[in-house]
Amino acid sequence: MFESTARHLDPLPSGHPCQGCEARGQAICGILDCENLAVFKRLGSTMRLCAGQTLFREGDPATRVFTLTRGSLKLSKLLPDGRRHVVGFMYAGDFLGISVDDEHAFTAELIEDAQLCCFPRSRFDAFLADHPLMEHELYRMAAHELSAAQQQLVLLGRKTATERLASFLLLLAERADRLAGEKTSVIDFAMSRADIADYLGLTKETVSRIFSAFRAGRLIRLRALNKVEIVNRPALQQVADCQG
Amino acid sequence: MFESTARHLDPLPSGHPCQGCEARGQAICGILDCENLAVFKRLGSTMRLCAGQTLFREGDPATRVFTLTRGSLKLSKLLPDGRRHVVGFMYAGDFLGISVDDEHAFTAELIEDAQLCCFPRSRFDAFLADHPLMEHELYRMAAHELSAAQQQLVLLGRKTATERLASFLLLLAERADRLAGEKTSVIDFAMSRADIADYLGLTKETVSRIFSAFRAGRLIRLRALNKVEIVNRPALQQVADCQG
DNA sequence: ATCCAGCAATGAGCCAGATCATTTTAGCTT
DNA sequence: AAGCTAAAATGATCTGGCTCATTGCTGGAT
Repeated sequence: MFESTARHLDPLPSGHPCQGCEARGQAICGILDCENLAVFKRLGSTMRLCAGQTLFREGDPATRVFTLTRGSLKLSKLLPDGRRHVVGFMYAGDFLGISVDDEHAFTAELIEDAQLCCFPRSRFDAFLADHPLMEHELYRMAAHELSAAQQQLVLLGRKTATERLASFLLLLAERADRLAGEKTSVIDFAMSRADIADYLGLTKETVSRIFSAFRAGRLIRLRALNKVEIVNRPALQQVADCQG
Repeated sequence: MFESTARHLDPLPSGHPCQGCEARGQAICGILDCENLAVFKRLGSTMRLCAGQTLFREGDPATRVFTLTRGSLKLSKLLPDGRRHVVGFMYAGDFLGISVDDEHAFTAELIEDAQLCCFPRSRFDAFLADHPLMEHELYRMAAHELSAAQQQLVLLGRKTATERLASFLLLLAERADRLAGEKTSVIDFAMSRADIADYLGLTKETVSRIFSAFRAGRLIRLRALNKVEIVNRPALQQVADCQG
């Protein structure tokens, strides 16, 4: 039922710069053996940021790439008249820097306190050139994101508001499943209703109303504002898949 | 003003299997020298298909990858209740097979008579493993497509019908520019109003109405049903960029 | 030239989701 | 525990784009 995310991780000797990193299993650097990993890690530095801070803005020169090792952030694009669209969320283990452009195509803002590994782009690219395995992994990741983006195109192009929110909740649930290694029913998230709306092409009012409708229909329960228990997952799945 | 698409192309000796291919300048195989190109080309075969034919369907095992060398096709996804979304169009030089999945995520249907180079996936992957330069090129392409998809997310999530169609026409115009090597004003396309609608998250009626509105506003002229002359490009650009 | 079939254009009415306004709640701080 | 603030929920109304129906084209076959 679940894709195995467990892959072979070279055990790290004590004193290794990546010791204690919980994101390695998910991140691109996870494919490196401990020696190469140490070399890689030393190309860059670690940084911590707080919820609400901006990592970079749309249009900024893209001089660095990042691996998020803790926390989460949102990627958004702004239209000249103020309309905003969230193109994605990132979580621990995600890589930020799949691009051939020298300007950032979106703004990255923290939605939780976070920790990142940060690499000068030039050094990162040079490392890639010497490590085809890593470039391959990056390609896999890009292909995966492209496929996810295409599903999101269908969601935005053809699904109703209700279907969109159901799809979104299930996406979060699947992520939680993957992390837990088993079916879960409680999902915790850091983004606001407005962020969700901007991700789903809706307004925050509509998102609120549909949360309420799902609650009324006993599909979910709100444990807290940002903590949803999925009560009837099959039904939610039916809605998301446009079969309800 | 224009990105140079001209890149160094190793000249081909007569008798080379890729002699006469007009797509090489755009395609991933364009980075190969003539010797490697010949090896590569012999991994696969050439096929011709007619407008309307289906290359593969969503869910089919993805056993082959393709380079489109002539013509154009559309990629679409179908919801269980019949709603359809076109996730993209492909033209000569485009590569079809950026994926790590073993099933096709969408249906590919020809919208013009076309010619393709077609490679068994296993052989293609093996070739990639031996040619990091080609894998790098594929990564670049994936990154580029991802960025295009993200722009499309904004279009579908936040733009009005009018802005969507303006953006679409300009996308076609930019493509025509790139091919011609200069600013052009007449664009030819093979897709129907319904295909455009399914690409932009609209109905064909709305697409028709907006074509008419653009005509009435002297932004475009219809040379034929599928041949548009862009009369006032700056104005169209303003609409597309949400400044009008 | 004329017929025909399928696409495109247009028209009338409707509705899902937006907008604008208000109330409620959760999570703080003191 | 009371008070405060920002977020969320709810309500009332409006509207852009959809739906359904009709008419108009156009390009290929006879």
